[in-house]
Order: sequence, then structure tokens, then C-alpha cells
Amino acid sequence: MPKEVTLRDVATQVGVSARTVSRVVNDEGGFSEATRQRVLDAVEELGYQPNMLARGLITRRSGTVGLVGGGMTDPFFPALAEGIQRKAREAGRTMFFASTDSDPVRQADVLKSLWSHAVDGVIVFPALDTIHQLAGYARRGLPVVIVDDQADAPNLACVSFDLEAGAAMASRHLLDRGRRRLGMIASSLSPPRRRNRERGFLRGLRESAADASPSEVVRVLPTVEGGEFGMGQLLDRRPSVDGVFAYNDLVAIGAMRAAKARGRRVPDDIAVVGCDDIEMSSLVTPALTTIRLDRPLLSEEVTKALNELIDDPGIPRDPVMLPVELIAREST
Amino acid sequence: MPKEVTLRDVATQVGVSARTVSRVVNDEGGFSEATRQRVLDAVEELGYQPNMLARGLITRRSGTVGLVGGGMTDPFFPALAEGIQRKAREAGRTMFFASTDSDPVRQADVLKSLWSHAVDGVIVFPALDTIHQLAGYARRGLPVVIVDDQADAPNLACVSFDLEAGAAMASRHLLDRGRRRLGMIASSLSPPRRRNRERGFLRGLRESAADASPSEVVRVLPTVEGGEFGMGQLLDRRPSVDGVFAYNDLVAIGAMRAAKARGRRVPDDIAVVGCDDIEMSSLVTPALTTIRLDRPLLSEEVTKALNELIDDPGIPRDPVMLPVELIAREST
DNA sequence: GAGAGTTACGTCAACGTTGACGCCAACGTT
DNA sequence: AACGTTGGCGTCAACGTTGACGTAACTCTC
Repeated sequence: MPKEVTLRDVATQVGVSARTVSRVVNDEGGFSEATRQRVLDAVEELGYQPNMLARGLITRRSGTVGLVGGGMTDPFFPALAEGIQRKAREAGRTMFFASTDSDPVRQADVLKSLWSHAVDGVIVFPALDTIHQLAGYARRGLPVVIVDDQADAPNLACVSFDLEAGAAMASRHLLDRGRRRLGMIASSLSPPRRRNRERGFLRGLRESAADASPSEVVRVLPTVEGGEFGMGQLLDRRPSVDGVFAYNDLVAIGAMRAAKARGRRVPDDIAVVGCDDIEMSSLVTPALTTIRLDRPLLSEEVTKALNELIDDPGIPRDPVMLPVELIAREST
Repeated sequence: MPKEVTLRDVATQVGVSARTVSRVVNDEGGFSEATRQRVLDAVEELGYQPNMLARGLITRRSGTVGLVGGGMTDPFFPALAEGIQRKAREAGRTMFFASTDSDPVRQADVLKSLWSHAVDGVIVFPALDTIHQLAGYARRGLPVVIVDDQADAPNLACVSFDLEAGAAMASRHLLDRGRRRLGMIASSLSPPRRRNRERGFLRGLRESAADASPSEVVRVLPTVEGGEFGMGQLLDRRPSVDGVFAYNDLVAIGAMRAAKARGRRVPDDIAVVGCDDIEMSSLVTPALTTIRLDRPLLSEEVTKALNELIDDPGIPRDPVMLPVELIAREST
């Protein structure tokens, strides 16, 4: 390496001390307009870039945030990651991305590594039941924002979609369309505490239709293949099923495929409602009715919460609950 | 923050110098088995984690790599990013992710920021014509791996898919299926030098069918909407078109939608071939025939190249060209 | 015109780690 | 017994930056 340009290089070129250059670069004040110009010119000329490692070592702010998620295989996540990254950039931070494959052990690894790199904070889509782990980091002083789960600790904020309400919308919508033998394909990766989709689905059912027959719930991996498998199970257990709410859009798409493969028409024989509203959902045939989760809004809220935690640690934060919306398309 | 655990903390606990702890942690040798054990125990007990900023400041290795891509909106990218991240982790590095929206200015910003953070290397999907910029960083000592473009500089490696061959396969495949009035929907974001899909498409045409009528090429943004628009243009310019090769699968899916909207059946009236083989392509109806780009292979090659550049700077590297494959499904 | 405040700098140490080097005891060699 | 070698450590400085503090010149106040 040809060597980096440092504060000192700029300083000697201008004929001031490094400290003054630092002051100008960080706009701390305490310098004259004339030196400001000369310093800035020299910075430009030499191509000086502050060394974030050195800066972070002393300020304990590395200018980075970590995004810890299950993985990129679900298209819901990437667009969200990009939104968050954009917001982080606007706040002058660079994003570390790390996927955990929803594995608590890998999540622990990832967090250790991020901690090592002195990230200013992390946004986590927690794997299974890992809020204890996360609360631990928060107590050690790391600002943590948890998505779609709840925990209480200093330095910790929670942002969730109101999935229970969304699921209730889904079951009501299915009932409105005259379906009476409903089923749900849930995720096998959700611990009981986080089964709010299932709770909402059943609640919607109870509240709106006493005459609906008791509903069937199966649990599968939240993928297209999982959805295919789950729909198969549902049809085996109760062949007369005429309405299905799926954990997410991938599962719903798989479910529709399996239904078609078994000769059931969607929506005529079986109506399907998904959740997430990924791009693909409006492109498949029939276009999928789904519960839309507003990702730009989530990006916004999540980074807002993180920035507040970083800038003002110890600030008490109430959990944020984001509204969802039913988008009716052709599958119901 | 409650304070971090440092080498010194471990050292005083064990009763040795910080330097010795450092030696043990980095497994440099020069310590007895007994002290090794005691140090490791103390590390465990205190929960010591090396501070990568301090380490990076002196070793000039931060243990990070940057991934610079156009964006997450194209589903081709996320799965790739995940593969690369996994490989990076295996090499003990954490990944910075940054998207540029294919904007050279943002790309410049992003690279500045990554340089600031002293990344050990970057993997770049270059925006438009930015290889000069990239070669500049490479010359300044930053290992750079460029995907799908060519450049020659020290510290720089290139890995590409053989898109020209792939495009030639596509046109031959369309001709094999009896199509004679072909069109192509290309990307408006590719500078002339990188229009290898177009070159290959036309070459395949020339080589295989003198009797095919001259083909039409339109350029659009590489999105579903772009594909819809492009197919519209194609049908306007030459209503008899019976085979289309699209820049990527998103464009192809858009093209199929537009065709259907205009009352053309796919594949009966118009055959469509995409490129990338994203997951969605096998899920749409009709399932899309496409040129598969092997993303695990690309992840592998790209990280291999980067690791080699990092560990052995100045090593001369030949550009790597990865093979592609045609996957015939229902759209042709 | 003496004291107080302000402006525009400079000096020094520290952040946590590793590179370079030095030291001492134990050992092997002649 | 004198000598070189090696293993096992410690010391010190440096990486590039910023926090804390010092200081000289200048301005304001009564």
C-alpha cells in the first residue's frame, strides 16, 4: 500500500497542527475562515479521508450499524435491508449485513463479530427465542432494535407489525367471501410466544363466525416448498377446506401451486390469503390477496428508533406497533 | 457503556503482560502451555473480545470486505450477496453491504466510505462506466474484484459470466423452436462496452440462421415494468415478432405479462427467454425458459479471487469466465 | 488600563492493539 | 567453564484520531 493520507499530512501541507485540521474536518469550530479554506483545499488536494478505525477507537463510535436477519432467501427481506441501508447512510453510517439462517448459534456468532467491530447499534430479526441474548447485549451497552418481538431492557427498542390484527383481517376476509372451512399454514420457526398470526387468525374466526367449522392449523418451513407441503397436509386432513391463510406470501404461493397440482382451482375451490406483499405476489396467477406489511415504513421506524437509542442512550422507549393492510387481489 | 474488556484486563487477571495475552489470542507462539490455558480461561471468564478497530489500526487489516452492488430490487442479487457473505464469514471477515442504485456518484460515495472504514477488499458490480474509478482504488492499494466487466490493474481481479455465449444459446434455442422473427429487450443501463448479451444474441442469429429476418433490439430499465414497456415497443415496431430474448428474468416476466395483456399467448404466439434464473422464474406461468447463471459458483469464485488478492497482493490474475447454461421450461 | 472573556490555535495523552526489540534463565555444545 | 541458542516472557512505541487542557493575542467592560 502506498500509504494513506493522514491528518498530519494535511497539517504539514497547510502549516497548522493536526488538531486544527481535525477541528475543521469535524466542523468543531475554533478556527478562522481563512484556515478553514486552506485546510479544506489541502484535504481536497491530497484526497484525505478520515480513518474511521482511529476515530472509532477513541470516540467509541465506529459509524457502522449491523443488520442481523434470517436470510435473503425470503424476498421480503432484501428490499427491507436496502431501505434500512439507505436510511443508515443518510445518518452517516455504513451497514454491516449478516444473516443467521434463523439459527440462534449463528446469531450469537454474528453478534460477537459485530460487537468486535464496535458497531454503534444493531437491528435484529431475532432467530427463534433469542431475546435473552439480545437483551444481554443491550445491557452491555449496545443499542438494539428488535423487529417483531418484544423485550424490555435499557438500550433496547421494539418495532413490530400488528400481525395479529392482520391475521384477523385475513380470516374475516375469507369469511366475507363465504368460506366456512378455513385452514392456516403457519411457520414451524415461530416459538409459541410469537405465534400472533395464529392468534389473530383464530380470533377473527371466533369473533366473526360462530358457524364456521373449527379450523385446521399446520406448521411448515416458511418457503414455497413448505407451502406446497402444508397445503398437501391441509387437503389430506380435511379435503373440504375452502379457505387458507398462509404465514407469508412464499408459503401462499406454494400453497396455490399445490392446490392446482391437486386439481383445485384458486380461488373458485380454495381461496388463499398470504402475508407480506412481496413483489412477486402481484405477478403470480392468480394474483395473491395478501396482508401488506409496509416495508418503507418499517425501515423508517427501525432506523429512527436505532438513531434515538444511539444518540440518547437510556431513553425509555415504548414498543412501536405498525398498522397493516389487506390487499385484495384474485386469489380470494 | 459499562466499558469493554481489554487485553490488559485479561493480563492483570492472569498476572502476565498484555503482550502475552495478545500472543495467545492470536496464537503467535512464544508462550507455555500452562499460560495458554490460564489466559484462555480468563478470556472466557471475562468475555474478552478483541477490538477490531484497534487491531485494524495497526495491522491495516480490518477484517471486513465491502460488497457494492446495484441494489436489492433485482432478486438475482440478494441470494448472491448471501452466498458471498457466507464465504466471507468462513474466511473470518464481516461484510459491509452497500447499494449504489447503479449510480456512479453513489458508487463513488460508497467506495469512499468503505475506504474510510479500511475494508480489506471490495467486490463490485460496477455501475455504468466506472472501471476507471475502481482501477484507481486498486492502484491505491485496495483489492478489488469486479463482476461482469474487464479491467487491468494491479490489485484487481475480474470475474464474469459468459453472457455472450449465453445470449447466443438463447437465440439458437429460439431458432430451434422454429421462431424466425426475433427481438431482444436489452438494458438501458449497460454501456456499449458491456452489451455482450446483445453481441451474443446477434452472433447466435448470424451463425445459425441466415433466413431469419433482421432482429429488433429495444432498451429499457431492467425491471418488470421495463419488460412490459419493452415488449409493448417490440410489438408496436414489429407486430409479427415471435421470439424474444430478455435482458434478465424480471424483464422477461414483464414481457410475458405485456404479451398476455395484448392477447398474445406465450409460448404459442411468442416465445420468451430470460436470463439469470431467479427463483421466481420457475414459479410464474408459463414457467420461464432462461439462461441460468450459477450464483453459488460466482460467490465462490469472487471470494476466492478476493482472498487471493488480499493475502498475496500484486499476484497477477487472469480474468475468470464462468460458464452458463440454458434451462428450457414452458415459455419457449 | 486592569481584569475578564473570547478567539484561534498548539501540546499532550489516550483509545486497544501489535511490531520491534530486549532480557533472563535454561539448555546444549565444545 | 565459557559460549551460543532457544523458549518465554516483558517493555516500549506506534497506528491516526480526538478529549482535555494550555496559551498567546485580542476585545470588551467599567
